[in-house]
Amino acid sequence: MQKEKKLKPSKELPSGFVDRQETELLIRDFVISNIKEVMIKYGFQYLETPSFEYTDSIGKFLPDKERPGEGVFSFKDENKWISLRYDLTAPLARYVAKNFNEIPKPFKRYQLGTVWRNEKPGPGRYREFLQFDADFVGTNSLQADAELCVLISEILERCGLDKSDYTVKISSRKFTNNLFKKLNINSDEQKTTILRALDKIDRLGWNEAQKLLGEGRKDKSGDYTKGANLKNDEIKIIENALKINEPDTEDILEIINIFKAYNFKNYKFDPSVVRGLEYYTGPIFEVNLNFEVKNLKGQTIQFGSIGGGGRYDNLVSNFGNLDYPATGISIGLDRVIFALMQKKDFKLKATRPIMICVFDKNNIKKYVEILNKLREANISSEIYPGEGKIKKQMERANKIECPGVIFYGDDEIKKAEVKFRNLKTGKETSIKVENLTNEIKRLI
RNA sequence: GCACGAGUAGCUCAGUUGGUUAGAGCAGCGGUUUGUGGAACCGAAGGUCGGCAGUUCGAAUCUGCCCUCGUGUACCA
Repeated sequence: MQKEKKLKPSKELPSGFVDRQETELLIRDFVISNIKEVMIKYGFQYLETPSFEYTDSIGKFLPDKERPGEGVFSFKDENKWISLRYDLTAPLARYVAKNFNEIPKPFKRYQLGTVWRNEKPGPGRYREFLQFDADFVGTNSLQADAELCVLISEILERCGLDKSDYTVKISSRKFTNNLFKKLNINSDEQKTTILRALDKIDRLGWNEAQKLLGEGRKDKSGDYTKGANLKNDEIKIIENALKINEPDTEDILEIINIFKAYNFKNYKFDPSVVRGLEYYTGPIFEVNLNFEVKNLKGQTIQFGSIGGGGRYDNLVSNFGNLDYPATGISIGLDRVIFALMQKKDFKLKATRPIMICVFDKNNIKKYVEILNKLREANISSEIYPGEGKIKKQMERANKIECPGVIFYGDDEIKKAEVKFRNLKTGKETSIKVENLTNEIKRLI
């Protein structure tokens, strides 16, 4: 008889997906609670939309392909393609269009949620991650744009970052549009290539980035990227345009003016900020960290921005509601958390239970009596989930860092008292059952 | 997608120019201690050496292809 091959299920995770452990989750909870407090303070409504949307509602993906929309997770549901959302902005536009008559105008909402992207994972970049979005819908006022920058700063600082740790960069589509006019560039393809090159100045430096404006660039791995084929004098014009310290577009000037009213200073005008080419129409923002971020192996990695946004005046009108302007900002919470864990020594400790040792499983009733007293007093507690040697039980309690254990064996039961051992100090105290909770609270 | 690097026990890694039954530390399990953790000691267990094919008398080691992970780069709503 043939030996059957054991087909063990894989214990590996799909590429780009990760388990998240308690230390990270505690920081996440902390960040989220800060976000909620700030958003309430700034007067935003809380919204949640589903993970799935009809594919054509959240993107321009064509359903005639085998699998629509490279980059998103999609499947066919009763002959209609649906996709896991890849951001929170597209669902917002859909929500606004759908509930157009009911929502207050302008509409301010914030949303926290997981988003999915079917693309190659990178450092600090997964295929499933948590995003936070705050948007103003239905207003042209640049006060909204300005306030988004102010609010994001307040959130980051509440989470423990200093002003020197991050910068909010601002720019405007209008700046690059003016530049294109000046250079007499009309080809969309060329515009896109130029914008992408500008976007890389930060990371590559001007010398490398300008190769992308010209013929092209070979990176250190040997990969070649075609450039925008601008002439040297045209590149020079761009170089000079980028050098200006003072913004020359009205929208940015106005935003900066509003910043002054808010006494907000931690911004920088940076015309090389580009962001999403598809839909931003006016001012754009990007939040960057000013410190190095390392991966688990201790290597410094290209971390990129932790968030950004801008004005997208066409998104809602795509659904047929005409002329509905919007502006928003989003941050990648996992990235913020990853960076925060390196920057700050968080003292967020998980709560661990007091553990009642099991001497004899026939005494379960006795143990539960003690357990109930503790739990009624809202003291985290448990009965050792199993049976076996006390040594084993102690080892586990030690490993999960219980504050203490309770011994309630035959001797103690007879005397109507428990023996409490503080696991940090090793000190043991006998406590009358009737004084149990007060004494325990005192001893931990 | 392209490039470079890496895959050996649950984890971190060693493994000489190809040579018998592939090692260590930690973790886990059992014991020294049948009611007391963190330490020590003893013992047993744990591996298709990422996969497939090839070269060879012989492959963890050499070659090819594939997979996965990491980093860079491209794309990024």
